Amino acid sequence: MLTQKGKYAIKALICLAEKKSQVRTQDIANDAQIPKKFLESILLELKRHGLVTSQQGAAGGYSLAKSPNDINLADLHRIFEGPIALIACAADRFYKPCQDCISVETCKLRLAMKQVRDTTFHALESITIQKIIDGK
Amino acid sequence: MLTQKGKYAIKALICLAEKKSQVRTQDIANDAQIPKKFLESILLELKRHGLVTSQQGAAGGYSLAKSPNDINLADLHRIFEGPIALIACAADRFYKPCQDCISVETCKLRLAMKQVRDTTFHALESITIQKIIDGK
DNA sequence: ATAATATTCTACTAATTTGGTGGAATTAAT
DNA sequence: ATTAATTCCACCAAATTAGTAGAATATTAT
Repeated sequence: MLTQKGKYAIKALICLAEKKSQVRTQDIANDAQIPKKFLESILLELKRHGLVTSQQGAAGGYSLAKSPNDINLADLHRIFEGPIALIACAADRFYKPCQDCISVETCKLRLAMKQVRDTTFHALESITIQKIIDGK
Repeated sequence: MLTQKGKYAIKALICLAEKKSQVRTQDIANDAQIPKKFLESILLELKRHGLVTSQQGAAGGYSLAKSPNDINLADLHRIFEGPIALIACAADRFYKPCQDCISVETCKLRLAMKQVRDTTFHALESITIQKIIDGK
């Protein structure tokens, strides 16, 4: 399951994509029903990852840094939820050998988990913010 | 990502499937490198869900209650990790309407998430304990 | 019977993660 | 200079995770 943070991030991006102009945090918060302070930290994280840009000061706000066609759920999952794989040794970007699997034997699990990861990854990658808005 | 509990459950089931006889908790713990006390609670949960049977007392232990061909990762995911869907309103067995999505508008998200769920579900369902052991 | 050994049950705990909040500092427009 | 916005930093309560401890119960072997 997604964390609230991850879910809020998607909703915030949908909101930003729908209004095409710059939007204030407060307006996104109202629109998408997200606690403002919490949303701030989410937008900051989206900015750090280059998905949105911001302008400070009065008349400031956030806007998308890329086309909603170029923001997909796989990227968002990695930012807010971590690895797409179910175990670390089956991950691509977050790969880590598992310390509790001593034998190669046991890591037949890895093979199976890699399949799940690949399938889930493609499903997530194929869904963009724009597709969500369009109802596909 | 899987919890340790979920990962241990899979490893314990693999262990039980490999030795075809009844196995003591202690032996599974040694084999699969799982803290014994923690493993106990996992086996109990597997028993409650009808995946293993147990015999008490001396010469007791656990054994599989079904063929390793009939235990798949989707079932295990639901037992130890909860819903397969990324948001509750896109789940099948764990369905819950989301309270923070007021408009149907916003629940275009649900449509997208349902696709991801279905894809992931089929990937998980297709993988059984036996397939993991056989390396597919 | 009783000792030994195994599962079962109840309860507790430390560490981490999640879902926030508060407030000060900074930046920019009027 | 004032106002209104983002940014930054630090904190916090509740929930979850990953176990542990110990007693109770069931079964076998002696």
